[in-house]
Amino acid sequence: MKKKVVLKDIAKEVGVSIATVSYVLSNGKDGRIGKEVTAKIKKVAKELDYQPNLIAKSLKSGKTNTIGLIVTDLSNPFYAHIARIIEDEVTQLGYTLMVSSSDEKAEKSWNLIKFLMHRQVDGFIIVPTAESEDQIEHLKEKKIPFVLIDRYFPEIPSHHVVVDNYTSAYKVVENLIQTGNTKIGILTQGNSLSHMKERTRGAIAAMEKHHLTINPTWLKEINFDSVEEDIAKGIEDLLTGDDPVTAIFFASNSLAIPGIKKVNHLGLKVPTDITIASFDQGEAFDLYYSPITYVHQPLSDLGKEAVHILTTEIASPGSGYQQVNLNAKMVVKESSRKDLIF
Amino acid sequence: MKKKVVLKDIAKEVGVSIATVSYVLSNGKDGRIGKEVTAKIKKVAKELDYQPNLIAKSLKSGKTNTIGLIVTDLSNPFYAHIARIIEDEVTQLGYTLMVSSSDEKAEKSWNLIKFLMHRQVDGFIIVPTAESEDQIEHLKEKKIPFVLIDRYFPEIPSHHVVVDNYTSAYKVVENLIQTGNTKIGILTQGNSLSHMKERTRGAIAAMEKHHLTINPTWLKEINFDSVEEDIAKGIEDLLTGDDPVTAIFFASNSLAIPGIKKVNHLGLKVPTDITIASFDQGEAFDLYYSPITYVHQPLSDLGKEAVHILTTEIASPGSGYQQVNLNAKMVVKESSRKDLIF
DNA sequence: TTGAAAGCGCTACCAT
DNA sequence: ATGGTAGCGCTTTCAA
Repeated sequence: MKKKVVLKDIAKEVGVSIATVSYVLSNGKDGRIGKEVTAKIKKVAKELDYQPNLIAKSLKSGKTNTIGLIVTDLSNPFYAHIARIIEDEVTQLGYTLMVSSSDEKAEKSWNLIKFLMHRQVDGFIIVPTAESEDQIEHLKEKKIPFVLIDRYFPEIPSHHVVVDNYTSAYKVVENLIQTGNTKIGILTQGNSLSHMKERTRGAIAAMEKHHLTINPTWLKEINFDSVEEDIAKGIEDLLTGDDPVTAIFFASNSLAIPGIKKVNHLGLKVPTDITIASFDQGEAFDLYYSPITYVHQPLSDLGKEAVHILTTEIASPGSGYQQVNLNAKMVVKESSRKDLIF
Repeated sequence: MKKKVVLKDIAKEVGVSIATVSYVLSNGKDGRIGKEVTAKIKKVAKELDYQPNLIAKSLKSGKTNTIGLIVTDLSNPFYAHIARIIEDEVTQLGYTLMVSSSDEKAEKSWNLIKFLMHRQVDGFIIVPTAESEDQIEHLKEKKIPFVLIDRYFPEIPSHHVVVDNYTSAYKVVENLIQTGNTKIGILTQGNSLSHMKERTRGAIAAMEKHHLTINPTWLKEINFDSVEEDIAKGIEDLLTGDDPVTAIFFASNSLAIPGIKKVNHLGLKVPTDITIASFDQGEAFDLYYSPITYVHQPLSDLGKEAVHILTTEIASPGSGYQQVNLNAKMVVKESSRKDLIF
């Protein structure tokens, strides 16, 4: 196993000092070092196939050019998509991405944050979990640059990039109402988090605006740890209770997919038997026999904004918090068009 | 901005040497250092909220405890899922994952590999792109541990973990035949790669085995850069040509999703008008009105095996190549059951 | 134009 | 039981 080629090897080979080699190889602009020496160093570096050790450079500079991304679950297409966009952005800026999943668990999230801090990442992009306020505060104390996405903590000033959950939910539910529904079930998850609070608030506001009486049993909070069961039970409840609903609003894609599956199993036809709408996009939505009406989040803008804010913060820390609220687009398809039935 | 706490700070505070502090804090087993000193060092470390600098440790040890994962596209649910599994595995082993997407481009892949090598990753897990043989050879030359997944290069001995593409494709197509199809279209992509070669070979073998004449126009290779268009055109061709097919086998999920969309657009009913089967799982498959028959790849085993092989190689290099062939499971649903129609 | 040397934070060998 | 010191690979200041 031949050893790795380092600056010293080149220096020895060329017959100059390590400092000179370093200067030539890293400092783009030639000129300080003689033409011949410069050429020779570059030639030998290539011959020896010199590969710079970025770890050493990082130790010296205190910057690793890596950024940590913490999502709740990389296998969720929604977050995978965001991760991909962020990956492209940071790669273009010369950074490397370290990706991890917190599974909506504060403890996991905390471990990941500590671990990545020890690895000296230059900054974080985080989808915060419930009960992780202290972690965010900790990052602030330590002056580690970070940007929250998807959700944030209103009481903790920080950079964040989210979509206008309230308005989007409002619009979707209003759409449901306008197509003839007066009883609407709402499935949510992780209600202590800002995004869900807003979606719920928006949905309810739409119903109130249209003078609908809201039966509290129409609101179903799904537990992260028992999604399938909770959803199955929740939907059965909604449809067979004393006051059955005619429509269901899924507050996220991870609710909608198993939810629709359940609707299928019950043998219900969409939108005839039940009207459906969801937050988030998903490849399954379009393929469904009755394409699903959904809120399309601008993931590309979200990812790019987050990276932009983060890298700006890294470059010049402490110049005020950027708090971005992106508009989402409602895509109305057949699943919510009860009005189409004749 | 208060400086980061380093060993020296603790040493000064406690009144001992840096070496002692290092020893106490990193070497789990106490005993060599006095009880009191040990206790005091630990106490001060906690008070000062000491965070070890893993970069420095890496420089010293030559190990970074990071592994690089290169997939073709992290936003593809299939690869996202694999990434998630690998993430969990390596995290458990104390490693951090750096994830990147090559977009099936050898050049991108090469840049990523170089970049991650400079970052001194301890090893790679790679979904190799076409024309990237030299990159693999390069890793071998440099003695960087790596494991190929999903595909590999038969002519280059290396660790790899793949599924039995030939047999799986054979079985699915045979299923299509057994349910009454004699003319079957096959959509593939990236045919120079081992996995696609095998799938194509398997599909054709099944047809030959059943004495079907294969019309070469039934084989459509889809270009990575024009998936939508190629698929739309390919499917129209298959269905409206001189010798129209009654079934289509999609050799991957990224072919099936847009393919099924096209079938929908054409207003064709599955499985009445056209019978369908696909490689790879996808959440859309189950939700489809006529659930799709597919080859379920054991992603969990695949990811775990890859990590296991890689970490073993890192720990003790050069002890023979592990080449794993996993069995995939055929899941027969309604989309391929032409026999169900009456 | 070039190089010596210090130092980034940590570990580990060898003394004491 | 403790600590001095060298060194991982690189950059950068200051001198020559």
